[in-house]
Order: sequence, then C-alpha cells, then structure tokens
Amino acid sequence: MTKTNKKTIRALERGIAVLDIINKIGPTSLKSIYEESTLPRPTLLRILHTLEQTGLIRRGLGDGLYRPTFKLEKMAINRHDETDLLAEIAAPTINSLSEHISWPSDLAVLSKEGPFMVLKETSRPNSPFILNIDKIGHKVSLTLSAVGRAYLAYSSPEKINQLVPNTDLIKLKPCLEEIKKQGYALRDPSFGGGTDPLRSQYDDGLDALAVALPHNGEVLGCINIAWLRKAVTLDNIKSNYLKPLQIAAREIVKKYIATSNDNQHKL
Amino acid sequence: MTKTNKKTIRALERGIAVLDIINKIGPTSLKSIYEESTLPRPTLLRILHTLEQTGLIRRGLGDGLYRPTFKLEKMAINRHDETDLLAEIAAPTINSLSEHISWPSDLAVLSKEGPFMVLKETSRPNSPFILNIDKIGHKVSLTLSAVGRAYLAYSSPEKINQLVPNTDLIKLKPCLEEIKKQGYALRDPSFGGGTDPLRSQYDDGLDALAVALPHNGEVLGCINIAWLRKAVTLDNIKSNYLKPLQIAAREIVKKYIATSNDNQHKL
DNA sequence: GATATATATTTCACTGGGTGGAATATATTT
DNA sequence: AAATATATTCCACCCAGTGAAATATATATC
Repeated sequence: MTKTNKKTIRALERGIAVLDIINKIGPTSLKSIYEESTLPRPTLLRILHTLEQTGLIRRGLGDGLYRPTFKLEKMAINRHDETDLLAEIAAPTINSLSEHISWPSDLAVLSKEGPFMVLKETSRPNSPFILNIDKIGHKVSLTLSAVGRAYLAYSSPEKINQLVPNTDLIKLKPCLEEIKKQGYALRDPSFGGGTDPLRSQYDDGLDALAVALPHNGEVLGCINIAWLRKAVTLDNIKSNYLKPLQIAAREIVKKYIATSNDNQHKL
Repeated sequence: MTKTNKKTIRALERGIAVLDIINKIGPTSLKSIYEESTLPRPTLLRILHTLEQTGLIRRGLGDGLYRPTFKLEKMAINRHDETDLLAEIAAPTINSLSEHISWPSDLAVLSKEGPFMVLKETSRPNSPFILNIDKIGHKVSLTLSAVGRAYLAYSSPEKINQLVPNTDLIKLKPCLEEIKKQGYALRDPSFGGGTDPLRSQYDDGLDALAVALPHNGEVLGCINIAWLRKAVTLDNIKSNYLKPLQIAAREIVKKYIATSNDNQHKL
C-alpha cells in the first residue's frame, strides 16, 4: 500500500499532509503542527506560507494561529453525487473481484433522467478478455439487463410501479420473485445488451449475472459479472463466481455504511 | 497580490493548482488538464500520481479519467461554522480598517452557549498601540459592551426577549432605539470591558464604537473600533472614523452575501 | 486489418528548488 | 529584567523535481 513504484512528488505529499493536520486539529500553532508532523520547522513554515498563499489556510489576525479556510468546502462543491461516492467505494472491490475471476465486473445505478440503469464503473479495460467496452454513463435497460432486474427485484413495490408500466409488470413480477428467491439476476434471454430489447437487433455476445446493493430499504446500485456467452456456460460461472460476487456486494455496502457514519460529524 | 516575498514551494503550488482544475472541470483526461495548465505532461503525471496516492483524486476503472474523490468533503467536515466564515471574510477588512485608523478593530458574534458576545477576530496585535489583548473566544457582555448593544439594537424583538431578562429590557429599550437612530453603539458608561458589569471591578481603559452586520433580518455579528479613553475623545473618533467603520461593515456584508451566493451550487 | 493519428507514459541528464541545521529574532512567562 | 518558549531567517548542500525527447499505447481512419 505505502510502496508504490510510480514516481510521486515529496514536496506535494508533505504539503497535503500538513493541510490534513490543520483540518484535523483546527486552529493551531506552528509548534503543534511541528509536533504532529515529522518535518523541520523551516520546511513547515514554507509549506504554511504556500498553503496560505493558495487560500487553503489563513492565519487568525488576533491569535496568529493557522486555520482552515472555506476554500476546501468550495472546491468540494461540484457535480459529485451519492452515486459517485458509491463508484469510488465500489471500484477497488469490483476491480479485485474481476482480477480474481478473470471476467469483468460492472457497477450500474438507476439513472436520474429516466427509467433505465446507467453504467457507473467497470473493470472491463482491466480484463484479460477483450469485450466490447461500454462507456461509463451508458444507458442499460431496466427490465431486460441483469443489473436492471436485480435493481427492480430488491426495490419496493411503489418504486417498481413508478419505473415500469403496468403492462410490462405482469410478465415481470414472477421473474422478480424468482430473483429474490435465488439471490441473483440474469439477463432476459432475448436481450443482447444496451437499451435495445431484442438480441436480433443488437448483441454484445455477453451474458451477465448481477446482484443488488441493498441499503435502508433502497437499492444503491447493482454489480455484475459479464462473460462471453460462447466461451463459458452460465452454470460454470454460477458455481464458481456467484459467491464471490455476493461477497463483493456485501463488502461494498459495508464500506458505504461505514463512510456514511463517518460523515455524521456534519452536525 | 501575486507578488509575495515570503518563500513558497512551487511543487506544492502546482499540485494544488492541478487539484483545483480537476475539481473544477470534473472527470478529465491528462490531455485536458495539460491544456488547462501550463505544465509539461511528465510533471502533470507525477502530480496526478501524487494526488492519487494521497487519495484526493482517483482514476476511473472504466474510463481512466482523473476525478475528484470525496476526501476533500471529508477533510472539510470540521468544527467550522458560519461564524468562522464570517471571521474569514471580515479579517482583511477590519485589518485594513485598523491600519488606516491606527486604532484596532474587533469582530464579535453572538455566542451559541449563552447570552453574550464572543470575540471572533481582532486586529489588536497589529495595532501600533499596545492595548490589552483579549483572546479570540473571549466572552463579552451583551448588554454593556458596544458590540453587544449594536447586536441587540438590530435584532428582532423576539430575539431580544430571548436574550435579555425583562427587568433589564426596560432600561435598555430606549437606548437601543437611540442606537438605531444614530447608526452606532457605545459602551455603557459604567462598563470597563469583559463580562463584568462595573468599571470599578475591571477596567481595560478602553472605549469602543460598534456597528452591526445586518443580513436577512438577522445580525451576523458586529465590528468595532477600540481606543484608549485617556488618549482620545469619543467625538474625535466619531467624526474621523465612524464613516470608515460603517463602510467596512457594508463591505463585509456584501462579501458575505457574494460568498453565500457562490455556494448555491450545493443543490 | 493495416496505417495513421492522438494520447499517455517512460527515460534520463541536468540543475535550481527544496531542504534542514544552526543562528537569530520575537513573544511569553517568571 | 532575566529566562524560557516559540517563531522566523539564513545559507550551503544536494537530491528531488524538472521537462525535452523517445517510446509505448490507445483510438481513429481508410
């Protein structure tokens, strides 16, 4: 973890470490920063001047103490949303899952712009197999894809009604029950990926196995494993990789909860 | 502004500049960062590795783009509150005010722990006159100090009732009217600073002139000028420095509003 | 599917930016 | 006023940081 062969800039690392310290302990003197860090005072002084210059910290007029400014808050205000946090948390897990099982794994969440899933993260570029690579942000069918069905299966009836037209629901209902019972979702047999309904129109040649990420009666998103249909059977995947997939899901939710708890300091 | 004689660390400045860029434009490639910045690509790459290592940015698994993480948000969650923001905004203004008029200037806000004001910032250490230096965080009387009275004068009747016992209010009411009419507040003649009621018990030898920082029907805080009673008369201060004090107050409120508007991006 | 083009990454030799021990200045306490 | 704690400046050393050039890797084009 600490050992990376990639080249990094020590001066930058040190500066950020000092910023961390100040944000952690609040208004503080050079002395206490010196005691918290392992750096000589002149170096600290230069770092502090730089951070002050950048507007990330300021010195109190009255007490001369170094304190965080609101610039961090302002920097943090961006297009980030909860699904970005989920992606950040899930990325290492699905990456190591996919390293372990060789086939790639995706994270998809419900779109905010309509009744479909959106690809939020994927380990596909890291996979040894060259599959078609759906871009992050790509739309995925809610009723036909594995991730979409996993999502619906673990959503409340109200949520489902809100997302799926009644006509489609009748056929879908038993299918969702089945998913809940067996603990995983598959693609609709006619489905070939993307948003199109029929494999005859579009086929990525893949099959997928998905599970939901449930949290507080909602579904945060879903993760899957995808593989080449002609290369390996569903049964093969299921018996070897279903459990790792479910474990990964649990791990992600656990990390997500832990992160949320950290942020209880807010008020 | 850009020219500082104090020594800063270029590598750190550059790193923070890159972090700024990524937080501004969101998920992005090396190329676009290169175009936004003035740095050569290898340098950027080293900076990016360092920021990634530090956890401030991450690369998307699927698209390889550099994106901000939630570490900034987490760092920003600290004991900061709105009065800290006010202090940050007011500090430069009261500092230059006090440089201009030679006498020091303070910022005080209503305490959250009881009916008294709290010293939030002060330019006293920078003043050429050596006055007693109240520490930041020091309690100041609400009904006797100039800042306290300015606060009450511009607060709503409900707020005043909530802060001041009815018995005290009777004497205070006409005084507050007077303050509103003339646009500034003075100490109670018997007051000698601090929280004590009588100058006979404690006297800092100062007198003070204060104005409120009104915003949306509330009072953000108050700023004052303090001077040695035996060195200069109230009339002298009033005729020379009341207007600059009022201008400073308006400037602070204006900056505060501008900052609040910036943060409307929140949702 | 091969070629061309855009983009990302590694290499490496140079050097001035960054470093930190020691001296000095300033603030605070006794 | 002396003693102590804390902050800041000085400066010589040298390796961390730099960036031009070469190479590798993705992506587009025909």
